[in-house]
Amino acid sequence: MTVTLADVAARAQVSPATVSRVLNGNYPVAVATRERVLRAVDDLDYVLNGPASALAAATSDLVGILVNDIADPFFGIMASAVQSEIGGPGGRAGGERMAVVCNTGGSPERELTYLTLLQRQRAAAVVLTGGASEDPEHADAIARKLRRLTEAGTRVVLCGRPPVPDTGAVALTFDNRGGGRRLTEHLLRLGHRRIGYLAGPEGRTTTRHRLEGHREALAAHGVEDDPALTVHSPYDRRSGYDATDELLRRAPDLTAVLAANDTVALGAGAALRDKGLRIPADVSVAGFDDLPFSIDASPALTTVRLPLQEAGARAGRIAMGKEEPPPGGVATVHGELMVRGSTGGPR
Amino acid sequence: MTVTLADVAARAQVSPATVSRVLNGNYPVAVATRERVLRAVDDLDYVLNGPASALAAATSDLVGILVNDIADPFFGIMASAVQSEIGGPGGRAGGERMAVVCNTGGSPERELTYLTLLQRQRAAAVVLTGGASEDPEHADAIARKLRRLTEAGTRVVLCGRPPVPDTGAVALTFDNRGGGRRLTEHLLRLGHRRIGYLAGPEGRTTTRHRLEGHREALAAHGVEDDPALTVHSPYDRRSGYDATDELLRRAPDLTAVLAANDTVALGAGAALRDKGLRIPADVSVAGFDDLPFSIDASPALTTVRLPLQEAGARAGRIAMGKEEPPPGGVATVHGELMVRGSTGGPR
DNA sequence: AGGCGCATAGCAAGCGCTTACCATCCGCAG
DNA sequence: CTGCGGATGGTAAGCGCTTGCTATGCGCCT
Repeated sequence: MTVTLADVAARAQVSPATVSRVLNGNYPVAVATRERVLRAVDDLDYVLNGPASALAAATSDLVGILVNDIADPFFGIMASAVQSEIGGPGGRAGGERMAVVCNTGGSPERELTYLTLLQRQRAAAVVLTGGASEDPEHADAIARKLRRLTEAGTRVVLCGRPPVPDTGAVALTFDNRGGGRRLTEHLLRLGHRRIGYLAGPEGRTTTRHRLEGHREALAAHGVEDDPALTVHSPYDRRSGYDATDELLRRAPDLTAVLAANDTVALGAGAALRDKGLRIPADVSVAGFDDLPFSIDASPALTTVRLPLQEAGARAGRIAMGKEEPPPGGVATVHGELMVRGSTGGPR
Repeated sequence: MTVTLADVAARAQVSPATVSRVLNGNYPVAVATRERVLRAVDDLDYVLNGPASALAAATSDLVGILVNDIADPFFGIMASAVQSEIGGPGGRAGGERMAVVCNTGGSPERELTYLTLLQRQRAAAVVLTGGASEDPEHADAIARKLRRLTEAGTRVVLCGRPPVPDTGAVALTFDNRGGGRRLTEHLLRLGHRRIGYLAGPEGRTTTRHRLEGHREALAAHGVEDDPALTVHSPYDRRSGYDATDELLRRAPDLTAVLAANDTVALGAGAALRDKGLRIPADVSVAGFDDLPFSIDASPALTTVRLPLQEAGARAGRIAMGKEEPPPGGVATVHGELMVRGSTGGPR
């Protein structure tokens, strides 16, 4: 039924060992023999049996990339960058490394399950992107799992997520707090005092850090932090729209809306416009991440640019062992404030 | 070093066979025994060896999803939908199905390599999303590969891509031609006669079909199809921007710009604005796909909405054998014209 | 001419798991 | 009290490939 190494060997009149060797190219094989084997492979349409090979060799060339939401360009951009460094098919000729992205949907259970699956496959490396859940139980489970992975020789890199101590995982953390602070400072400097904040889902590191940055800035400027001005909602456009309605209901006097992410900011902008409010004349709006579409919003979105591409690429290189991990296994990636048309002085 | 089935068996005082059976749960095992085994698994932190298991069982639960550009929400949305139907971790309790997305970058070679990799892993199913290359040689190679996959029992589903006859692959095709036609008709009805067309990269089915629809509409209305009005460029914002500059240089008298995709349309909009042209007062702009951000553009983008989510979900269900393939193995998915603020009558 | 060493190729022992088939053990019918 | 069938558990034969070690053949040195 299916063609095996032995079949190829028979047709090429050599031993299975020889076929294996020409296929892996890590052992001298005479040119004539090699060609005979290659021809046989071709004639028979032979395809290596991955599991058998991985079992015998006790290694695999799988690299897993975990993302919270694959439909969100924030993750797509990082995943793409990681993957471009993995090489993947097309990288080096023989480098049959396979980078696979796994969509956790932000669920810690799924994250854990995917890690186990990757562990089962004896993955060569795993890159976890984006913020993490803060549920202590899950955080613990994840930490344990990461430790086991690194112990088994799997390289683990966190990209855009806080370090997890004592796991051997390398972390490229985003300076979410600093970005949040700078964004709020920008609005404060423009004269805003009543700033609505769309904070993202609760219980996630990204949400908390950006919010903390926001509050730091408020405190530093002696502005009261009215709890009514903060609304939590998922990281998508629709939720941003709804949350903005809520915000407007609670505090009709706000002069600015800060969103924890560009997608949410877009939803906020739509909600404001639908209420007849002009941006930034009536209300300023700002986001976070600087996704590609943000510059095309109306008006262009003020936001914090995160070098997703660069960070992802670096994570990929570290995962491949092509680059030294940062000293201490932790590096912080900073964002840059991009002031554009969506923010201005309060009315 | 690593814990194996045998270790667990020893600790639970049963045979390896029994352990395997409780793990796979497809054979009666006394409750007491099962619990003893599970405890041992837990105590030892045992993780099944995927390759070994796949080899012995001669099956795998891998499902591959091929996308052209993972950073593009067009693909992200489909991939996410496919994956939600696969179940993935978290689907059913025991359903350790792993959906992996593979980023081909639009390169036929990579596409082929990923298919081979998936074939190596004896994937349970493969979903190919988005348009395909039209290079006859590659098309042939892909067709051959798909045939071999289906012959080996791998379910193959094409989502948003034309059918490939005689391969056993099920196709959910997008009506790109019809969408292109309706979009152009919309502009023609508004009175436009000089319509620039940003066509996407050459040699791809999506590009060609949308362009053909555009030309059909022009022909049907007796409007001359000036070659200078069509520019090819990659499917990204930057390219859309540049191509629009080129278009404006070639035909300063155009009154509308039609883009083969929303992302490109956004770039076009930016280019027009930077030239001081107002949308739609001076130039109308339209896109294709209706990605989530399109409604937030300035002004909101007229476009053709493709039910990416629904199509992806259906593809996933078919791939899982949860839904009957359409009769003949081919179904056409239609788009819906969404008229919004970015199009209006010519100046 | 004899021997040595290198370049190749083959042998065979697993890698860790699944599963067909067989062995037990027990309860209960006869 | 014997025998039989169902419920469990064990035995062992692979699954297809990799790789350490061994065997072979040949050119060339002394």
